[in-house]
Amino acid sequence: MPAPGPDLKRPTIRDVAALAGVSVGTASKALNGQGKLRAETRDRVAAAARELGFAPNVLARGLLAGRTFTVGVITTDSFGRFSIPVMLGAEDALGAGQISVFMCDTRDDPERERQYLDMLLSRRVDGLIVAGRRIEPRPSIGPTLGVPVVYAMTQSMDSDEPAILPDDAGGGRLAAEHLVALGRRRFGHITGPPRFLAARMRARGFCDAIAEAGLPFTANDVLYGEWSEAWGREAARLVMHTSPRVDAIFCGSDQIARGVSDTLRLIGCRVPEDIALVGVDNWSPMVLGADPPLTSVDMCLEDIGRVAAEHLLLAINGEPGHGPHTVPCRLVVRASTGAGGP
Amino acid sequence: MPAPGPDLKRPTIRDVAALAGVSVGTASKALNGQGKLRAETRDRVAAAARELGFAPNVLARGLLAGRTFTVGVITTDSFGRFSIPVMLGAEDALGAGQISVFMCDTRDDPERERQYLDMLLSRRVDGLIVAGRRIEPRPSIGPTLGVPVVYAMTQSMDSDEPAILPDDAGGGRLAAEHLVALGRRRFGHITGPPRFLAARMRARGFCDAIAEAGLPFTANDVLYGEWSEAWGREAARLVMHTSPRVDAIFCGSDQIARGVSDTLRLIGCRVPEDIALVGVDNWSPMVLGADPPLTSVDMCLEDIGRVAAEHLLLAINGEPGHGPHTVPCRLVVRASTGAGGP
DNA sequence: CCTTTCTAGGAATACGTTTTCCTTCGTAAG
DNA sequence: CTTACGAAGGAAAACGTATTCCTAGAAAGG
Repeated sequence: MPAPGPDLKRPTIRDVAALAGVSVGTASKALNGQGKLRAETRDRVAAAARELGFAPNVLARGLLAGRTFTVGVITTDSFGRFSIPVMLGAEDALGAGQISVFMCDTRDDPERERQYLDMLLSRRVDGLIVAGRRIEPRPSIGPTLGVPVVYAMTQSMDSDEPAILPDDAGGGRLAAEHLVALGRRRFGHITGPPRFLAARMRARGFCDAIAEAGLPFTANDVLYGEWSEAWGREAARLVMHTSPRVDAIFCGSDQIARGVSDTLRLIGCRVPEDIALVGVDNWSPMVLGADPPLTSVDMCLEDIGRVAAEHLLLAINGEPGHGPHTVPCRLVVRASTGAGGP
Repeated sequence: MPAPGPDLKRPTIRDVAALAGVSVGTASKALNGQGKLRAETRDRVAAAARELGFAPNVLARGLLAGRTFTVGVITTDSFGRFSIPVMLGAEDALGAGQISVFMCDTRDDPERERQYLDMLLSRRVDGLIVAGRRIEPRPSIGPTLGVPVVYAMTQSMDSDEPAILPDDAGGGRLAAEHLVALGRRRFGHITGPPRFLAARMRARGFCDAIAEAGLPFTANDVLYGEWSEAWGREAARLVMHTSPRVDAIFCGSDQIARGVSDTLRLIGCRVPEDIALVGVDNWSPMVLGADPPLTSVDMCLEDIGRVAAEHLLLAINGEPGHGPHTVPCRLVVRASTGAGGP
């Protein structure tokens, strides 16, 4: 067996205490501002710690405190487009509280999920965030784990567990209100498969807002398909064929919008002059790469992560949350709904 | 199924030992397959552990072993398109060795980097992976940290530290050889800014391979610009204007290729019949969303992460690596260079 | 001068494991 | 019947820190 490297032993509080000429207990108190010590002693210990480059061993501290100041984030999304911003937001909110994050990617495999869960529990994480790429309820990760759990971008079938979700209906509403305000009157909505709750919610919000404005567009007019550019291209032809006078299209994703935009240009339809286009996701490479750049509904995934982390911190401190909680979306306006129009 | 139930305290090995009627030392040996014990005793302890849902406290174990079985991954890429696959690969290779990963995103801020570094060191990680989004040498994260470090998708200015890098020149070569084999003879290369080492390396590999095939294309013919679709659109017009007989274009990224593809279609140029198109990154939403789907050079970022992790494991076991090490690319052929041609 | 009251700091304990050393017991060899 | 030996398992130390309790000495009060 190979020897364990150039063993640069990190200094312990024992070394600090020895250098400062005090006991370990005293050194600990000095470094943590506890107990009754002379200022001179405190300074001496601090100087010794600095000289040795001492950093307390978080394991030892955690062992004693019964807390590890770590949380686990379990995602089914392969660190994909949805869970990444969520994680970023969560890490942000947790890092500020000196909490570190174990990130685990289950790749949608329940066996891997169980394995990671065991691992996190034996590492004694203080809490757990379960992130997903779909908002549909999923089987609970474990009803009585002994640590608080918050779901983000997904929810537990056991509806009592706290979950932070995007406001998909609100996003659809936002798009509709924007288009109505621009003076558009004849709408289309091209979106993903109807089995996706998010697709149905966005459609509902969109329809409701248009109905409230007294304009015509019903749930029957929604075109459900795939979350792909190809579907966007195909559906655009469909729309232009069946309702040639349409002047605004709301797409369920930026990718679909991208496909729609492509087809519109090919058939000589101008964006935004003839048709205003709104996507969902505000996914930079898509919205900025498109020509013209796309107006898009931003789900504020980072906020979802941040809010989830805040709820988790509360739960860790003994104030558990309950049930689902939505985070509002935000509309980012770009040239695809810019000046100009009928 | 381990169900700790309502008793909030997780069971310790002490509880297991008591239930099995043995001492803690014996329980430990039984669970770890150490020492000399009767098979009956081993079974009894195992049964007790199962009944209580016991999972050993990794902190306590680590404290004793002087290892934490954790590593830190520090990225400057905001968990972006480049570092994600790298992390995924690293997590994969490390998870198999029962090692968990602390992921940290510095957002390119040296101050945050220092902070995360301190955090990781006080958590006593066994090693460190530093990931980036550019392969250019960066300042060393710390020459004498006391823990092994491996750079992935970036390298240290102190050239002795181990770094795992993509073979950008090889990627360019791969594209050239593919196009030459298809019978193409007049080439274009549209890529990102020349200050990017990756852009220069890919261009060099591309030029070299074409020269070796006895065909005309020199470093002077390379069009440097931005990593954007807009640049792709612009450059395509440029190429078609200055060298209208070109029959193959290699793009430095899928986004650029996407822009090129758009323009070619608009000016009535068919892909791949008139012009074969190759991108770099093999980034799904881009290559699959394009029409036709793009042939692309895959940098195998997951492999880079995996190899980095393997090197790190070796270093942790006392066999440190040295200097840079490249991982080969892979060409994924799709319709944009498919059947058909001049 | 003797007792009480602070004060500064030391000693010990606990956290949950693993590992090393030691004890006990049964059995076989002399 | 002793002695030696192997098997099975117990007791204790160790990891690094925070905390609780305790003590030595000094200051203060009588």
